[in-house]
Amino acid sequence: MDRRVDVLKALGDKNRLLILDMLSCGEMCACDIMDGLELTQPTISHHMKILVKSGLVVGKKAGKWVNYSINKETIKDLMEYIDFLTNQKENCICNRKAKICQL
Amino acid sequence: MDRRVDVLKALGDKNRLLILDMLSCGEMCACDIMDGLELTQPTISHHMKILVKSGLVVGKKAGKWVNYSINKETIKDLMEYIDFLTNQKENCICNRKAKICQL
DNA sequence: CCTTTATATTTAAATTTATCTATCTGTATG
DNA sequence: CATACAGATAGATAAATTTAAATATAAAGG
Repeated sequence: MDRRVDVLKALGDKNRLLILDMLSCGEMCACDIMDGLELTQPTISHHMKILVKSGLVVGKKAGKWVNYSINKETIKDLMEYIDFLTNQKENCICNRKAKICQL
Repeated sequence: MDRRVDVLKALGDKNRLLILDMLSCGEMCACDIMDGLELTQPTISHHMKILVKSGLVVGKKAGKWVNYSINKETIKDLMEYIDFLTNQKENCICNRKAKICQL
């Protein structure tokens, strides 16, 4: 479950959503992203780290550059999780004696 | 767009995900939620406020109680937004001269 | 090699967030 | 009315987050 919290935390920031929006066009280096947003380079670097760590973005190093792209797998997994979480299910936490998370 | 940031911020907390998990069973009062989580009443109240404000949860007052339930509309909207955001689109931010968000 | 360019790390400040204790409001009931 | 219970609010504090300035690393290119 903590993995999903990290993904959702990563998505809970306007600038990171803008970065994902840019990356939806395709692979892009950090410098391209910097041109599109009014943030300093270290700030971009910080946000990229969070996005990569969450699994939402993949960074491939190519010489001097790092090419970032969206990891669709993580998006798909997140969607399924939200769907699962918010719909009725067999082993719902409220139906269990021990209210310990098993998600 | 800010509305969606609020929703995603609301989802970026383990305890709030647990609350949503509980609410997936159906309508529930804050006291029920308190029984399932190891948090004090004011903390639950705080989380419910964030969930309601984001639109993820609806609170209906019924006498002494408030019955909370998941707002599926918001979930659906969020899913569509994430899908839109992370897939290629016509008016992508990186294709525009003015890199100003229109989401 | 020395310089430039792309990116990362470190440090520090400002802001926000999660949580608690204490207190308050509102509703029902004896 | 007095009491009990559900929930909200206020205030405090500790922890996390966002951001930037300064600095470091690392890869090309001359």
